[in-house]
Amino acid sequence: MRFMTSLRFVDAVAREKSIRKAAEKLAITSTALNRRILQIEDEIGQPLFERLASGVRLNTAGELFVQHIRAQQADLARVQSQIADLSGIRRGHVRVASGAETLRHFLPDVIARYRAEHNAVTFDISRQHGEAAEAALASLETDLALIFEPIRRSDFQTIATTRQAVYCCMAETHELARLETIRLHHLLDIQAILPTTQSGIRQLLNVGLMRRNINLATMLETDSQEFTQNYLLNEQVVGFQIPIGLPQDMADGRPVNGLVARPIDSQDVPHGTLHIGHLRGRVLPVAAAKFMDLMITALGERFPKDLDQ
Amino acid sequence: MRFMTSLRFVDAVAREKSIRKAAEKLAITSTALNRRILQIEDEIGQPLFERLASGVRLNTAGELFVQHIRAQQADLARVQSQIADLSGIRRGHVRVASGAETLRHFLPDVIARYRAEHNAVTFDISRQHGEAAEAALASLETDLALIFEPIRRSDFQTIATTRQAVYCCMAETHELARLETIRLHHLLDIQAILPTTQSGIRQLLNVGLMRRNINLATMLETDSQEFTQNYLLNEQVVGFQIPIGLPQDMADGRPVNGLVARPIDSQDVPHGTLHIGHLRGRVLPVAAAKFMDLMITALGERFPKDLDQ
DNA sequence: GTGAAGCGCTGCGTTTTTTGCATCACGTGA
DNA sequence: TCACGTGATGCAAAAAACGCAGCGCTTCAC
Repeated sequence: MRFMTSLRFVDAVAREKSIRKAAEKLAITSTALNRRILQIEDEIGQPLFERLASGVRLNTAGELFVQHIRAQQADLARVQSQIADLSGIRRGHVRVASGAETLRHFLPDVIARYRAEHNAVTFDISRQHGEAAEAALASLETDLALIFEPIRRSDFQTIATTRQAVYCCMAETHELARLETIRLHHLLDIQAILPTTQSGIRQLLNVGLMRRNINLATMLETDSQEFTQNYLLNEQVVGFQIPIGLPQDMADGRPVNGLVARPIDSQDVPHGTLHIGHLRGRVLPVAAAKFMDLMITALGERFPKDLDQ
Repeated sequence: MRFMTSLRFVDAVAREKSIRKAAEKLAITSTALNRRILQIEDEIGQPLFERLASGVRLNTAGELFVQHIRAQQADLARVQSQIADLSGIRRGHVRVASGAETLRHFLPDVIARYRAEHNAVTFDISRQHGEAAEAALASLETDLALIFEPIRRSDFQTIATTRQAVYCCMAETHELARLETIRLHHLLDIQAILPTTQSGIRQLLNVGLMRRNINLATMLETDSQEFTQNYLLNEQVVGFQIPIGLPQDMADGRPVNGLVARPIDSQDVPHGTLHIGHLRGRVLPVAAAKFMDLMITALGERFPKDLDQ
């Protein structure tokens, strides 16, 4: 897109905070890039960047302008997607930001299913906890977000939600595995792996733990689901997860690969809400909109009772 | 704005429906313009125009793309306005579409008041009846609209309204001038000048006339307020107007330049609503937003009881 | 205190892109 | 049928963008 070059360049310089560094990334010389920036500043009528000894930084005008550029790029992507769609090509690119919960089973399944029909569509999946995901939506770095508790910004538009209980995961040989439902007092003196504090699961757990004044024997804190799952096989500790992050069988109470999951009583730890949504007021590219539809369908199949649209 | 040139060119061709005509307006040769169009179509990956023997016409993809271009231009204007605003220059351009009612006194007064503070702000005032004004908002050809009855499109966002009774205007020597309030039956066999059918005033009048089955002796139909006002001095006929289209004194019942205005009883002709608003979801340029604020303030001063925000 | 390194900026010759002229092929309407 | 107006194209000139070398400046390490 030739008519976007200058704007892309400004965006790149804003990101790199340096003309020379941005020039390198863009595969041109710093002098050419410098002159493009100067020219645009001239056309705007005032500087967009502050010049520091260490590089450049956006000033207020620049912030406004770069925001415009990003919005423009996002809208162009939408238009291209729509144009491709009406010629039947079904090309496109979808960017999703999500917490770790959905990355293991849900998103891979849904994307595979989507690409089975539209294999010219490509994806960016960025793992980000709720607050960062919302910021990524706002700066148009992503199209869709899946956020498990809580929603902080009013410019997040929820399209569908599903309620999720918090589950304990453990080896099937663990002493708690024989229980159908876990109460928090069962966890007294039990070794546990906790998600990090940004995680929605952790925040729900905190609600219960604070209320009942229970201290877990937290042996480890991690934001890695893979680590947790694998570690549970090695030691008699419990981890925490929500159903969407578990294989269907495991969520149904059956053991999978030596692990089992048991729900925590909702009197102790409240259910949380998984939100699927996008930036309020944004018109999504066709591919992203259709992918969101499919996600909601898949959620409805998996959690028929708990889906709200 | 060099980086907008190609897009402006596409927009121009779309408007002119001819490359050669557009080239003339843009003061370049048709061959240069033609090649820019071809290049953009190449970058998009498919044609935006149908080639006819008589010129070109947007195809579906082109419609989408031109819509994007216009949105982009409008957003750029907004950003420029904001940037100018934060440097204290207060430059800007405001485009208003309005029915004829406000063009005589209200808009001139408000604009004069606005430019007293921000004399670097320029204006485009286009006189358009409601439906056309709403279309102009939607195609981003205008920023603000003042519409007197009715609002047809859901993408019109009303910011403030004021209720307006319909008044009869006439020479102070007219037989009806001695009445304080006009009833429709007074108008039987009275010679009248009516606004055209697109006008909100006309539509309100029709409601009353239909209900009471009264036929006016319509001597003339016009969309020109100036004509009506001037003609009333020459012959014993009545015209119709709403208070915002009258000088304050006249709306208060006092004669001005030999003319008087008398309200029609609201039992006969319902009050109408004057809407001030913009396209839903649009972020207005600073200048336009501030001008709208001032319009609403002015409305509040003039009609303190009837303003809704 | 001093020198090296990194930054944005600028003069100048070169390369790339854009433009304008002349012209073609094609459809339309008198 | 033929003149007219349309968009497209080959080619040379004009214009814009680019890369190189180097300037002035600040920062940071020694």
